[in-house]
Amino acid sequence: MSVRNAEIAEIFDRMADLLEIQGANRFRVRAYRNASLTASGLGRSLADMLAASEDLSELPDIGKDLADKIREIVDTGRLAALEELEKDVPAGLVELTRLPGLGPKRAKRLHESLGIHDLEGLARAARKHRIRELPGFGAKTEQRIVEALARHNQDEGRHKLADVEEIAGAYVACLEAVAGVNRVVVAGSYRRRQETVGDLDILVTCKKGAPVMKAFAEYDEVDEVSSQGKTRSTVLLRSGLQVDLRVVPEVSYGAALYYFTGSKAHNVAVRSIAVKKKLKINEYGVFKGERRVAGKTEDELFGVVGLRYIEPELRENRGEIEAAQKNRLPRLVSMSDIRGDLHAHSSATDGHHSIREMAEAAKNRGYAYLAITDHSKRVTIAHGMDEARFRRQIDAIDRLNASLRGIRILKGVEVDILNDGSLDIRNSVLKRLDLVVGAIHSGFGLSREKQTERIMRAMDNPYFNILAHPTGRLINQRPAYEVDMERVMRGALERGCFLELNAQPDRLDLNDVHCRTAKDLGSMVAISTDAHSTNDLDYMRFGVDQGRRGWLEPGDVLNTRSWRELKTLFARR
DNA sequence: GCCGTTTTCGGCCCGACTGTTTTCAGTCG
Repeated sequence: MSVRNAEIAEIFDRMADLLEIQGANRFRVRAYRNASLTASGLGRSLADMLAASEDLSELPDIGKDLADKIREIVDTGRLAALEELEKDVPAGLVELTRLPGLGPKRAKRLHESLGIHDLEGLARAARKHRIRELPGFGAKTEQRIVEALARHNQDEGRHKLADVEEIAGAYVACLEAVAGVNRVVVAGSYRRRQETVGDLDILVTCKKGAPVMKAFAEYDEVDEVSSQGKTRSTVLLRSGLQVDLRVVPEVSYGAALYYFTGSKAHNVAVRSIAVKKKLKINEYGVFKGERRVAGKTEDELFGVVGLRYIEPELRENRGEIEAAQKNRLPRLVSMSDIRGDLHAHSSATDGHHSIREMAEAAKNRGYAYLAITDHSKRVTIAHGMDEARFRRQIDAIDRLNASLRGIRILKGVEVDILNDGSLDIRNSVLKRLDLVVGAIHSGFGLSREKQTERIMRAMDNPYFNILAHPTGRLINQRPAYEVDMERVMRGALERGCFLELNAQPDRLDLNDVHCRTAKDLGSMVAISTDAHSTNDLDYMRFGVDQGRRGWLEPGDVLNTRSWRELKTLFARR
């Protein structure tokens, strides 16, 4: 049973949490956090790297000590240092620091002065008004803790990007209508197009901040104003989403946009490059002593620290800064590169529109082809089709293609991968299709080994082309099933198969790190919408965004190719 | 705990807001 990177990342994060409460050197705490990010953002399995005798201390932010600790975790599944720390610091204190307004220092003081070691104890102490008596605390702090505790239970966590888009659009429109406002732009993880957004960061440029602040706090959807200052305010919306507003003068636009786009790890790394050049970067600009040397645009800012412009989707401190220094940044795929969609459904199974309607919609989006990949019989709930129905659909699409201009319908299937790895439709029918998309819709609970084998067996079928939504996860709803993704990718590469990046906003499966791994291995990815209606075809941009986060270039994406090229790629030898 | 085109030791990003304070610590992003 090999330890996954995510588990190692979690252990390091936990080390950081506990060390912070203990009052350890903050740079030591940061070292653990950075190492956690390295582990979770790494495309390859640390356990595999160790098995191959690779030197982990060559990885960024991993030195000798942490390399040894990774080895310990991989060998034993535990970390003695963490267990020692857990003896000193009650686990519940970490929960306390998750409450807004409570950090490590206050959690520690609550523990030492009042013996509080979890949320329940905190609630009891607050009810008895014992918190306000502590030095550094007061009645207001106590009240905020009570409110935070009440809210904590209904905390929804991170919000899906597509959901946040609707909220953001309306809020931005409201702020744009305020007199004197120049620009309103959403920064943060939203601009980096992360699959989920924790809170929304809105940046405004204007001369006078007060009217914007007022409009921001009085917006219809605001449930509570958490803080309000001259240049910065925070509110909580009824939807549970926190929104931060920052107002800066126009001359600081680029620096502020850069700063509030993050990520934090990226910003910190670039700032330290600036420090070495005797420059200071803050949200108002880049400064040499008192003199502003850049800041009106992001381009300017990157220029003075000696970097090429880095696209927001790449700003995660996962090698983009080194690439920018060496002028080796990828030319990221964009919507204009996309020439078709390789996974869509029609009303023949669980789609809402006819094949012709879907084809017309694809043509309207400028595509050259659209694959109709309806479900196979196993998926009864979606009216999956048997061999006879597929034969009839193949003939129907041939006739449609003869009458349509400017769009080609590809004959496909989303065939179920059965538990033993066989496919739900006979080869005699698969061979007549333009492409075969295979997917897992059941048997999510198999062991990692069995699930991986199952997919490998499926890909052994000579007609298999693309593995749809390869991990089966649904964001905020269902975790990925256990599978050795690196092995699946290598297996696909050896067999001439491909993996899908499913663009549905609640799937986005492959994730960004998987895409990066696929690219590094030399495996092309299909960005597909899995559309069940004509409107769903517009999900493509979410897939493209995710692919960009995974460093994908047009050459890495299957559906930037013409059908003629794809035909060659799909004909496995 | 990491890291090195100043360095193997001594650095490690920067500012706004709040509440409890009489000048600042804690928290957050």
